[in-house]
Amino acid sequence: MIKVSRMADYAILLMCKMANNSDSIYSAHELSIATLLPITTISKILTKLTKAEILNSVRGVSGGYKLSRPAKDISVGSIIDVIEGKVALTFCVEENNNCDLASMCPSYNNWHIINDAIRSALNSISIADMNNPIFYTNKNKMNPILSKFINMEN
Amino acid sequence: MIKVSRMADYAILLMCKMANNSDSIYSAHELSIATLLPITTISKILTKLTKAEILNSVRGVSGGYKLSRPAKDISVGSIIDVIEGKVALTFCVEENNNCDLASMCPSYNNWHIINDAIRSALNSISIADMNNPIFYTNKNKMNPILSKFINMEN
DNA sequence: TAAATACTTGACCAATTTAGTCTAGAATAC
DNA sequence: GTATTCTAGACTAAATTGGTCAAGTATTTA
Repeated sequence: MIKVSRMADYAILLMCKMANNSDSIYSAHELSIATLLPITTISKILTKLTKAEILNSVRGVSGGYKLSRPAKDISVGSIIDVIEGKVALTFCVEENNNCDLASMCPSYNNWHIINDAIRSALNSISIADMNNPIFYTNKNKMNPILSKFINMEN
Repeated sequence: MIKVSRMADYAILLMCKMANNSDSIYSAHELSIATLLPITTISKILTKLTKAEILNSVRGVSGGYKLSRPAKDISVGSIIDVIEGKVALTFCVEENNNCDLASMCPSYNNWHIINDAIRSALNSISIADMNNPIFYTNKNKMNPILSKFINMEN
């Protein structure tokens, strides 16, 4: 099954939560209460996002985390990249892989195309979009890349 | 990591192999030699594809499998669907799921959009395409849905 | 400066998933 | 009727994943 890991799903949920008020600082404890996720799990996720400079952290009393930049400039794809590595649908498109068959495999380049398309879709959606149901209901405001896909469908 | 299972990857490889000569019949044994995959693993995959009517099977001496329709009419997406179920990036887009939070989740519809885009990308590519490196090197012959993505990237 | 708060790090474990094996059975050709 | 080939399901070993636990570091406040 093609899916994002539960950790990445949590990460996006937490980021959406924090995007609600991007000026305030959220402690792991606070987010744990809001989302019902274990605080240790949350900590791991937020530490990773901090290292990737998507979040800023503040230690000590009344510390916590906050977005390092506006929610509209943080893509769903970038969060997934941080939590579970770059999207790689097949072994042959993983970074630093050395598939012996690449040179004679007729599908090699095609897998790269498909993979890039999916990465592109995920990178085209921001946390601000994810927080906003209008993204869906109002086609005029829909992400232009995705709307092409949707139109092709019908 | 977002990826297809090894089984689905094998399935597509096997289908590509069989698409090379879509009139001839391929036994599991024969395909095992060609791909170096264990015959039992291959059998499981091909049995599933047969049940889904993507392949036809013939029992007995000189039996085997063959494509049930032209390779250009069999999409990569349909093979993945058969082997690992419909693409569902998150729990909330799985079929028959009942996420309690759906009605108040701001991301619910957005996950559906993203998911549909990925399904659409996978459905737009046929086994015939995958067998054909020109798909990549000649932009004029590139799948129209995917080429839009690629152009947006640059 | 002591105590409370909160982030950081890494070792560890239990549950699940996955890939693959093994065994037995059913259909077909010769 | 025997060899070949597909069908089916139970079983197992390995890998992955999610989550726990424990010890440490940084900061604020009284």
